[in-house]
Amino acid sequence: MKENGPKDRILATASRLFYEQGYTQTGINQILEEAKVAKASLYQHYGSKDELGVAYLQYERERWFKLFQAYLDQKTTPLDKIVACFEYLEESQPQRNFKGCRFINLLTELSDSSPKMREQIVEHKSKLRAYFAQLTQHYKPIASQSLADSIYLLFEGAIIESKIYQHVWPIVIAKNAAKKMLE
Amino acid sequence: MKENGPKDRILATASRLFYEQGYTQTGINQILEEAKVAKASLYQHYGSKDELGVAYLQYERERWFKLFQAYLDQKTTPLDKIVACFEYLEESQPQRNFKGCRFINLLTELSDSSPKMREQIVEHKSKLRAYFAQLTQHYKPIASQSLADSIYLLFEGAIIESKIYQHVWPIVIAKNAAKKMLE
DNA sequence: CAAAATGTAGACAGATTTGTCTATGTTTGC
DNA sequence: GCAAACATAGACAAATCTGTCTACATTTTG
Repeated sequence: MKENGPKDRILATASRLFYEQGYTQTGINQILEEAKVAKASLYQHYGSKDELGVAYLQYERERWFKLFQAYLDQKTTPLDKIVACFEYLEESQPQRNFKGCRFINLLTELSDSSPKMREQIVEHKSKLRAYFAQLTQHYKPIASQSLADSIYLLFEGAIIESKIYQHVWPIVIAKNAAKKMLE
Repeated sequence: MKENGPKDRILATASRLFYEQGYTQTGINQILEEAKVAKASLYQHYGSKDELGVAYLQYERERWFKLFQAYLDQKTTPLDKIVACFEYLEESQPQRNFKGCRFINLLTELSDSSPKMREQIVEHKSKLRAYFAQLTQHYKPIASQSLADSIYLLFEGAIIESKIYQHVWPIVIAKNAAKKMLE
């Protein structure tokens, strides 16, 4: 993200704070201070905190898949790509202090409010699930949907549990379990 | 929980609301109104909202394992017991409107604050992990720790994903994946 | 019975929060 | 070069929130 105008500075700052501190724990005023932007500018570009949340999710969805695919593109074989999904977590989660998945974090924080944000999150995860199906299909064309979903579940479980234990072991376990499933 | 004195009514009401609405989204005053208890009573028995949160977690930890083990006790063979873990989710999650795991929900809400509550949650999950190790060991004495952990990860992933999709399919997928791992 | 403990009801302080509004300054495009 | 659009700074409203405190009622206990 190029930090040009106030609009981008707001999104970049909100994105960082929403992940580090949580959405509800982050106040509008803190975003304004750290982004060095006036309050009117925020409500000019994004109408409310909720809409800023939606913009945040849209931005991060795109960013997430870009980074993820870029990492996978380093690998050539389909099997290596699937394994690399977990290696991506092994690298990224410690860097992020095991804060887990921003999308799941937000979903949990919201409980029932904000259907727009919920929609973004469910769409994102649906897309990830489909991506695992595609990767698995590419490795083994006759593979079942349930095999891909099992790996997807291990992937998601690994993120959550590495957050709980503040450690990579769940990711390593999940990686090896996925490998075995694909044998 | 017997709903006798104010102390118990507070905990019972808080427990329900913390799960349904979330911890931060539930105000002290709402608990007092619904429990029909005066504010002074709450601060008499529990010193603060944070300590009420800790009491809530302690109470629910015990309750969770009791219900879980009672369900598993219906099964006789070790394999049936492991499969029943997932069947328990198939029954409980739809009943709870797919609100997911209260412990993980709270962990995510808290972000970094309240180390006491975090401790309760991590202890609870560690105990669950150990329980899966025990079940797996009982089924196959030479089984590795990583097999048990893999099933644990599927279990945890299933809870989260059934919350995202508001559906049981992740639980069914996880159950079948676990079965296959144990073959 | 009387005293101590416990519970009720709710006002209040103090700190937050989101969102609006006024007033002023700075770019930018025609 | 001037007007329109954009940005700043921050006061303010209105609605939270947790926690304290006063005043009174009820229950328990010696």
